[in-house]
Amino acid sequence: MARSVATKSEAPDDTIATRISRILADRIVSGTIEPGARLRQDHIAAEFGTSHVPVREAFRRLEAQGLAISEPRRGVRVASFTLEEVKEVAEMRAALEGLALRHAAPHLTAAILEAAEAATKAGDLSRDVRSWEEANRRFHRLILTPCGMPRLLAAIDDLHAASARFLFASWQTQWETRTDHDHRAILAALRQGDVDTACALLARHVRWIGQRPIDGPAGQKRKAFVVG
Amino acid sequence: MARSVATKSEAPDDTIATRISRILADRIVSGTIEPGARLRQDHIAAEFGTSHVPVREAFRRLEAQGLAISEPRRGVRVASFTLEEVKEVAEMRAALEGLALRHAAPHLTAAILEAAEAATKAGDLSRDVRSWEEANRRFHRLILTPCGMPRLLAAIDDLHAASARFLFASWQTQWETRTDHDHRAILAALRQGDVDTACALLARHVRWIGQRPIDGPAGQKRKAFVVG
DNA sequence: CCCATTCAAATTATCTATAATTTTTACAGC
DNA sequence: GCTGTAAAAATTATAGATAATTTGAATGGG
Repeated sequence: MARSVATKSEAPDDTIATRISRILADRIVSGTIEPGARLRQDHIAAEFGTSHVPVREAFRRLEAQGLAISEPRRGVRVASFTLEEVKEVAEMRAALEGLALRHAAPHLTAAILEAAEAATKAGDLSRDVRSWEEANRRFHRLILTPCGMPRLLAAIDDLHAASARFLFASWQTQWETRTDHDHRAILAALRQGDVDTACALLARHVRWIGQRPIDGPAGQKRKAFVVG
Repeated sequence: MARSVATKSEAPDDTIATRISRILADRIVSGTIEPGARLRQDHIAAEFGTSHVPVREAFRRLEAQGLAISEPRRGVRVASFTLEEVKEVAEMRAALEGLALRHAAPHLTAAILEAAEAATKAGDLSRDVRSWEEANRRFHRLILTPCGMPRLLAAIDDLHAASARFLFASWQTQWETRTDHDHRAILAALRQGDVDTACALLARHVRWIGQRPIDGPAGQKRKAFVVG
């Protein structure tokens, strides 16, 4: 009743700690802060014009997300990732997104599939990695959210963030087309009500991450990752 | 080199915040603190003889584990769980433990399976819920740890904690025998190298949680949960 | 008698300050 | 010239203090 009619713009859970956590997460995912870099509470606190107490709380969040690693009295560092870990995240995503899709399928509407199709198109049109990643994430979120399992969706979101790190770290244009193709195949299966095929496609699509260090045309085996 | 030979007892990551987090998690899981109960930072700080700063950091951890819920300026409460959430956790466990077992299977040794068998036996012999839960967890951990996927194992651990809440909340002796039977079947499959069957058994075993509100003999449909 | 409003107590979120630990730097010895 | 030790600087972790919000209670009106 006494709640103000128009909530100020978009600050749902407003606390300095969460705000810092989100911004730092974005920087880590986008690669603005390098893996292994130290996160010094005082410096970050100074940058945000706060004390280090909320910064430390933000660190705990990042730690739980797997984006930072805290050693007891030695400080917090940006989590570094090996190919092993990329694969691990991919496997987890495959398992959980498959589960989510299976539960979401009965609740998928034509409108949702349409929106997912639109997200795929947006991915095609995007020229920079960032907007492509956004569109890709939108696609996955659209078809999975209807499962109505908040904990599962939160876990998937964290894994997406981990995946996005690799995406930003090494971008290859070909992924775009590959992902695009996979997305359309998934949508086609869903439209036909073939949930099993859709789940299998989604799982393979996601698992594709990091599975193939790209063998360039001239044997240039660049360390490259793929993110669906 | 300069590392002391015998690390003082067992304090690997020693910080007040993590210690408080662990203790609070234990209380929440065991049901010592009721779902929905408010966690007041000052009171907890006083109890542990600390300031509330580390307490707040512990809260962030609990939040990430899904054991507590924090509303911005209104405090932290113990997360309450509905049957829906029980099922959700069960499904997630089924998916992730299946994945873990698939990757662990190639590295399973006779010794490990022996130890798992022993854990099952220990479960049989335990008279109180607490020690039974401990044995059960040991079983799962033994056969899954060899997968060597730390992030996956951490996720599973958190889900185990969530499951354990329901276990402690409503204990039925019959679960014991059911779980016991499932565990042995899984071990038998693993011994025969039949990974697919083992994974399927494990998934069904885990998914069993919360799936059947027990129809008591006299139609006494007690709200009851099952935890494997 | 019930409901809304106002004031007080409690509680949260943050800041400033202090103690303890670690990393860095400088220096002496080999 | 390199290695190991010791003091200095930086940084982390916690405590104590303050401002702001929320919860609860008491009071007055319908």
